[in-house]
Amino acid sequence: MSRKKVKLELIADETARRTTFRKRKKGLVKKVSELSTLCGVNALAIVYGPYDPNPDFWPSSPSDAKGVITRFKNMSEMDQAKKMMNQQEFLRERIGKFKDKLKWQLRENQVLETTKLMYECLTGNKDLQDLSYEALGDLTWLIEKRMKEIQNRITDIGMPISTLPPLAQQFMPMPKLDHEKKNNADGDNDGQGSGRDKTAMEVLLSIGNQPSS
Amino acid sequence: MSRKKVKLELIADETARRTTFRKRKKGLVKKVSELSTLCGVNALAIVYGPYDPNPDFWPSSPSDAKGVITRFKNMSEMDQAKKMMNQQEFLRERIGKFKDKLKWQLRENQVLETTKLMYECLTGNKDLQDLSYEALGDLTWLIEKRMKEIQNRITDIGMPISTLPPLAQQFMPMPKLDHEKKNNADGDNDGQGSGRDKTAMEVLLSIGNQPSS
DNA sequence: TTCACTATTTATAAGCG
DNA sequence: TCGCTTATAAATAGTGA
Repeated sequence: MSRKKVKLELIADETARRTTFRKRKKGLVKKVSELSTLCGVNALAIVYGPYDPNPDFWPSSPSDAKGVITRFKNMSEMDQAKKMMNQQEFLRERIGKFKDKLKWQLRENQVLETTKLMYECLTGNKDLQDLSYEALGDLTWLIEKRMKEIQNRITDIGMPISTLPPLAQQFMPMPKLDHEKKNNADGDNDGQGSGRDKTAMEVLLSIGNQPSS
Repeated sequence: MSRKKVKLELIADETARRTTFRKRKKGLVKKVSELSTLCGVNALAIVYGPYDPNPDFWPSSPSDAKGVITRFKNMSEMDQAKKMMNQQEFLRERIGKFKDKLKWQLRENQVLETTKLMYECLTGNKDLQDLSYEALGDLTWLIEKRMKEIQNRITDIGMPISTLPPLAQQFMPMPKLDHEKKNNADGDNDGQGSGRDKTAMEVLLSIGNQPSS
């Protein structure tokens, strides 16, 4: 994008690729922060990778984080709005098709996942050095608990959130879901997985905006 | 950023804010796609919000998605590498502080969350129209299952992944975790949550790059 | 609201140290 | 590998249809 127009394809030269990655990563984070500020949206950006040993974060300042966290804690109040939209979608679905419903549910799910991500990253990243030792301990515990939950989901056992300590529960205001259940079918198999390169998720950006006025 | 330099603050005018959001959202998704292509990174971008009824996605084409998915399916092979790094981190932690450990665990957790997000969004969004009716049914079932899992995590009951149908399990290659457990303290309470504006996560970007050559 | 159209501001590919 | 600098490509604020 400067002396040359750059073709949209994998950059062959390893070094150049790394450099580009570093530069663009930075640019992306900046964009996220701007979008968040300008449009008053909840935003979170985490960018880490094997390329760059040190992750880039946003918000990168406690003051930036404050607004995001504050808004975030009020998320539960948003449930009604979500429900309403949910029902609207359900009506539309009557006219439409499966597709619409799936999309909506995915979106709902993504909202939840993002909720978790945000809380995890914000609590874990930013104010870490500002927390008291007790809080830090709780955080550690919380995080490990969450890890175990995931592990358990894998190995078969559920981990009740109610077992979390007070602070942890406060940090985990997981919005409730409530849409109707529907049916389904059974197992088809597409088997599309050979082995080429080992891959890791290295960059993660998460942005959320608020309904605004 | 054109006729005027734009101050980095919340855009007062609601309409202008929406417009800016829409434009910048688009730009952000484009940046993500470019980063993915140029640097050969796994990338996922989901941008949705109350502003814009319809989410923006990337990859937006099955061909784009293919590479990402393929790479993604090999993630389990990455576990060893992750473990190694994990241990490295653990060594550093001996010298360092709690902080480092928490960061690492958060990162691990983020990788997992991203895994799920990716699979959910990719499967749910792109090839939706290309799936057979059976597969579509499975997808529906899978998604609802996942929703229930989350619900259950909230209400106290765990949802075993092993109960998922074949296709679902294949789509859920949740990498295993394994880091040491640690201790900690109990409940402090910071109580910082009043109610101002109702907020929702509306945009979500997720990018992952591969170790590369 | 949503495009389309610039005038400008930004982001960056290449070079250089 | 980084950090800068510079020329050029891209993104986008303001505006009008």
